Amino acid sequence: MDRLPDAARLVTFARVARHGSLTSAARSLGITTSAVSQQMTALEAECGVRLLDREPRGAVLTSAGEVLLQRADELVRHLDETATTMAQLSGELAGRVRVSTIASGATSLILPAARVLDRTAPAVAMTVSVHEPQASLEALDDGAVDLALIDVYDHVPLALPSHLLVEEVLTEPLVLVTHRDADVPRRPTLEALSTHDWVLPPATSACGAATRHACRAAGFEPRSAWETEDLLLLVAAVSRGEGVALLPRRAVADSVAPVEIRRLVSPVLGRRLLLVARNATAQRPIVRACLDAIHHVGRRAPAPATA
Amino acid sequence: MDRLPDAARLVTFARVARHGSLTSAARSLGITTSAVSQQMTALEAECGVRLLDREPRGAVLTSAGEVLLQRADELVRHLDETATTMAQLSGELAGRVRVSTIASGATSLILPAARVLDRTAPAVAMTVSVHEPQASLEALDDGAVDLALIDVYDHVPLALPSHLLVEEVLTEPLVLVTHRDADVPRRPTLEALSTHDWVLPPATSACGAATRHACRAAGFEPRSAWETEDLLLLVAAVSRGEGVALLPRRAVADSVAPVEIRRLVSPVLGRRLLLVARNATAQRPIVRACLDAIHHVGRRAPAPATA
DNA sequence: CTAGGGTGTGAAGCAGATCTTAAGGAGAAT
DNA sequence: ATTCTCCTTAAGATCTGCTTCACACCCTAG
Repeated sequence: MDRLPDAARLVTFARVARHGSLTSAARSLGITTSAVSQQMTALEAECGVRLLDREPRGAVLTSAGEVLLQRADELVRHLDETATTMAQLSGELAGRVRVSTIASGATSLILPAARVLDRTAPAVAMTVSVHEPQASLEALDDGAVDLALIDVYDHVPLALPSHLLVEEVLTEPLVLVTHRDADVPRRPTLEALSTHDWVLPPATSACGAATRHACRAAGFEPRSAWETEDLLLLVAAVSRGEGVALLPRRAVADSVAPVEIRRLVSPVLGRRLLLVARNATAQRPIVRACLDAIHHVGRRAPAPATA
Repeated sequence: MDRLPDAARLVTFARVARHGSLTSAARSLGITTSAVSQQMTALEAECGVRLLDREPRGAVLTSAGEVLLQRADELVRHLDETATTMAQLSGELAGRVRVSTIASGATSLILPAARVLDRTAPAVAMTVSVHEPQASLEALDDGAVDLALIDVYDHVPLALPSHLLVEEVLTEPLVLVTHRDADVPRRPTLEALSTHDWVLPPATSACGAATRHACRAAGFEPRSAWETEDLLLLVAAVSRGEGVALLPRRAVADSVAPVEIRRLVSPVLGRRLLLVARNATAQRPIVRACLDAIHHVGRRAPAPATA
């Protein structure tokens, strides 16, 4: 071992390990599988040991690979932090911040925050993409994104690894959304709705899971009349009297279809909107500026009125 | 900052910082000054700040440079350790270990150790270069060498930075070397030699410094008849009766010229032979094998007889 | 069983990054 | 002034590492 090992190869290796296949890692790096394969071959030659077992479903680490992965992960973290240090050196507030957000956060928080940013840091621009929380977190880990706005529903757990910095923007209640003339008490409990038809987000979505969990806790399985992940369609269905729904307050705000919105007396349910960044990058000046702008909007956002 | 920073440039930057000039760093890296200059320009562009002030005597860090240096040094250390991890993965005992040694250690320790190594790890080869301790330590820091055998004389301090691993091989006395028929007591003290002529290594050498220090402590300044760093010449001069000398036991062993060797009754002086390696590399299997071989020789080396 | 999806490898050629060469400037030492 | 050291810059050479393309393998589905 005459020279220092090639850092780029180690970074790629860490990516391969996390993605579980050369192909997937290559996609996330924006290069060809072949390039990744060649890098791994070179790395294995450098080590004198096989690091990956090529299996039909992908590549899994050998025990030697596990050992090296530890160091490779540290290296990635260190380089990421170094990039932050470098960004702090000039302190200049200019550049692009890539943020991934849930749809309902985009309208109520990100868009207004972009306007705030135009005032406070005009040279900072946001590149926004809309994803589900899980996908946002992966994009964060891939370095494809600097910031993620996600939501977490009560009783629907979501793993947040410790290398991520999490800041709560706001908490909002889940409200009952019904047809205008629906036969629903003024101050409803969930139990009172056990016989109604429901319009549900899919069980795989956090909101759908939260609704089902709450209903079961209240002693019934919600009778599904409609199931869709399209929020507009969902509210439209409720508006036509197809059933009732349990949704975060802010998510309904944008809808055009006329519906009735009521606060549940019991149980009290909510979701939290969280800003997430890698620890290593959160202190970059332009990232910090974005975080602050979003928090600013979150703090002064008037909770929409509820009947 | 879209991608991770370029590790190679950071490594070069650390080297420049330590050497104090692009030219010197370039030499130690085996590339042109121009290449280093271009790398530093690119790194500064990446940071958006000047990292080095170019001054006529070399390059000195700006305050931003100081900040980045910290991270760059960590990076170098990490990569060095990673190289060790990689070497341990295969565990194979094969390759070249570059060792830098003082001349007197080469014959009495390194050469025999090479023979031991032929038995215990035949695929491991040593590349030996002979340097003064200070130069050896710098070669170690530059990664030009994996192992250094140096000596440290009593009362002649030598700075050993904490990132270096130090292992003592042996301690040996400084002995009085005289002409065969010299008028010297059988069991001499240093004070008794204040009126003799001396054959001295240069004051800049550790041995010369040690001799002078000891004489002054005994209350006299040694009268210098000959001054040379050439050990063979030095012993020859003593052999011809030009004066007496104080030398490490092992250093005289090789000489052909006939001399008398006496142990000083007082003061008791000695030097220690130390093996030094970077912490990050000491655990590489082949480096460890060399260390062990040298220790092995050191332990069973019969101290040469003294009259 | 073949087709089609996924995986990963490897040779060939190309492109861009990085190095060398060469020329030049600026300050310090002689 | 001359010469030395240190650094920069432009231009061209070199080389590493990427893409392309062809192929091999395994699994699953028809």
